[in-house]
Amino acid sequence: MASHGARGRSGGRPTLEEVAARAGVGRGTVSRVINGSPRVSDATRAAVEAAVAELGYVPNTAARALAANRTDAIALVVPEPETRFFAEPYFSDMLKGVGAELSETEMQLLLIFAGSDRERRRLAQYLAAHRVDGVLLVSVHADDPLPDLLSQLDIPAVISGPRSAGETLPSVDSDNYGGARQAVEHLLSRGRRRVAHITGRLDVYGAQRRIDGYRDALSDAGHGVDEALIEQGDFSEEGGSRAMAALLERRPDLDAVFAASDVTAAGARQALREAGRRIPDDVALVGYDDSAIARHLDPPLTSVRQPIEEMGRRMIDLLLTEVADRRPLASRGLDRRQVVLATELVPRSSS
Amino acid sequence: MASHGARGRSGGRPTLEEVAARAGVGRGTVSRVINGSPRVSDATRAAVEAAVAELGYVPNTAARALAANRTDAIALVVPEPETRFFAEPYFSDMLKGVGAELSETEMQLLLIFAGSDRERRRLAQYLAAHRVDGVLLVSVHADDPLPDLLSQLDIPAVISGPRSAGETLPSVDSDNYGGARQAVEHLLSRGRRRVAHITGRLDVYGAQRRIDGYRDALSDAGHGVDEALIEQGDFSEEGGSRAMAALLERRPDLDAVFAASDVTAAGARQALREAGRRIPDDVALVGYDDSAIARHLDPPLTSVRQPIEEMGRRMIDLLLTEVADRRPLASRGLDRRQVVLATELVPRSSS
DNA sequence: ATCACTGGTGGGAGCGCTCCCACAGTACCT
DNA sequence: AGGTACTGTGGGAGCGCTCCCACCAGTGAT
Repeated sequence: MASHGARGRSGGRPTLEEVAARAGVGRGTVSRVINGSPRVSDATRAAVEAAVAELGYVPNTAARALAANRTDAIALVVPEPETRFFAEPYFSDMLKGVGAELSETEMQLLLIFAGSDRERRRLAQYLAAHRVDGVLLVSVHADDPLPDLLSQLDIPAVISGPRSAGETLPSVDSDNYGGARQAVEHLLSRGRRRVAHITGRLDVYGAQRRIDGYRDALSDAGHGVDEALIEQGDFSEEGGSRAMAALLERRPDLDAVFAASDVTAAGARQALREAGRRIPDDVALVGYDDSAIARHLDPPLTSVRQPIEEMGRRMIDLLLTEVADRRPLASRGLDRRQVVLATELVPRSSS
Repeated sequence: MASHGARGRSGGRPTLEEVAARAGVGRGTVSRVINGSPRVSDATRAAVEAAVAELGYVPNTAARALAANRTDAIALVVPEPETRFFAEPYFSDMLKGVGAELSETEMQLLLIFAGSDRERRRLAQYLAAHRVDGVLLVSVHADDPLPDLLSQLDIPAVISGPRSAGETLPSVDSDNYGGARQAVEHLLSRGRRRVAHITGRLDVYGAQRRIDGYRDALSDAGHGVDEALIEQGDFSEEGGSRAMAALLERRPDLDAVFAASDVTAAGARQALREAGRRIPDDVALVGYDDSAIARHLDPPLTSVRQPIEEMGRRMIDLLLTEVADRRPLASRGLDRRQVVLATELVPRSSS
């Protein structure tokens, strides 16, 4: 191609100015073509595009960022150690959705881990420098200072899972309430009557909603809610087995358990085994997340699937809208800033 | 702190100019302090640092990138689909080393997947825009056009694993030759005499080196090399079991197998089982990589560990040297541009 | 005393864009 | 004919830095 010869002539990479000269137009016009402005005649556009191709012109991102005060990059912030990121399919699925949606755009995705204090300080510095146009926040705990920092810096952010019913940040979540209902209704439909619940960490809003769903599913089916059948867990395996042991002690006649996560269910399974209960014969078990662990458990675990990839997609949609809204002369975007996606029960042999 | 008030006064974020005014010095001096130049008196430095702290000044990366023609970012390019990235511990270990080493610097790490054609085209565009100062290339095949593209664009790059003995790019590799020797010598020391080898993909240089190590270990121990004990694999599980089947057919009396990867070994194990051979009683098995699969295989697999995290570290070292070398008035860095790290045999019950 | 230097400093020029104002041209009204 | 309202276009100004040259003291050699 001509690109190399032409590029060589001027020394470095071709600039807007050079493209303009070659196309016989002004700098502003080239800029308009590059940025897809409609206010350019077809003939001019064609001439500019030809010049761009001939010179192998690629816009200088730094110059653009400086002049336009934007970076065309967004960050996916994972406030966890990398280990968890690689261990849990949640993150890779999310990343897949995010990447897919983002590849439609010119935006660049940055993956940032902020598990340690040190990494968090680095991140704060990074955000203060406004090196990204927006932030995707996954797996945020109720007391995390990150969201506040972001709004202080006026950086658009979208959160996966609201921190409370009054969440101010845009968020994308799955229907924790509905998912819990599905799980419990499923167990009831299989003839189970004493359905226990091992909760997640109570400072996670989604865990609260799952409890609500559990309660309402029982009430609406005409069963009372036995508080002694609810035991607190923390999403971990140990928490699950500890909670299960407590439940068995209190209500040895329980015949089903809805655990707030698959990992919790794995812990519960362990405790049930040790107590000599068979799954599902004596006790039916349902988890949440439909992660790899659900499929590989023995017996395979019935679980509530969240559409994580889709959640990633929607988060990007929301974030891009937020980002666009802060740009000059943007029309206000959609007002549905809290998205909730449906869950799906995946029945397996544990129930 | 005073930072917010001060920042609010001028409207946006403070600039170099404002810091200079506040400290009662010139713009150049502030720049020197920010960039750690030694040619600043202690008193001035202190004054500037105070002003920076008071105003909460954070340099504008875009302006810096534009003026200095650098980005302070490097990319880790993974020419594989994301799925493999998450599935293989190789990548997460590498990422850990890279991240650790990079956190000592101001450099930003970008993770870029280039598994599909589409992603590759996007990457090419990205590199053409010189959006990174350097590139880390992992898992590159012999015929990959990426290295050439990079040298064409004059972007520093470091490769993990040379493509041939005459590799021109700086590279960091583990001692494939030595690792293979360790494996074979281990098997010989356990009294095995008919040691087979299932190779990796022959277009991967490291696989070639492992074959060399296998041959030399046998020769040096005074055993001949029986070509019929070498069978080509491709690093995959299917390849492993196919190769194993072929070997068993040809040399039913073999008593040990050195496989070019753990995954290959898993395939070989399957074929051995199906042929009714016990591991390690009838046939000893050694893999390569010491990945998670090695620990979880039944029986646990003896394997050759590569110091992957360390490799990540060293790749960053090399790359940063390369990057620094292209900057004005840099002293030429080290000339050891091909690093080879030692491997370690991890004995388990499969041998 | 004059003449190099040398460590320390100020500030102009310029990096390559975007934004926006000015203006030419055409079209359609009064 | 003059106004008004567009569409399309050129180019100045300016984004916030780095680079580098000019300059100013002090210091020691001549």
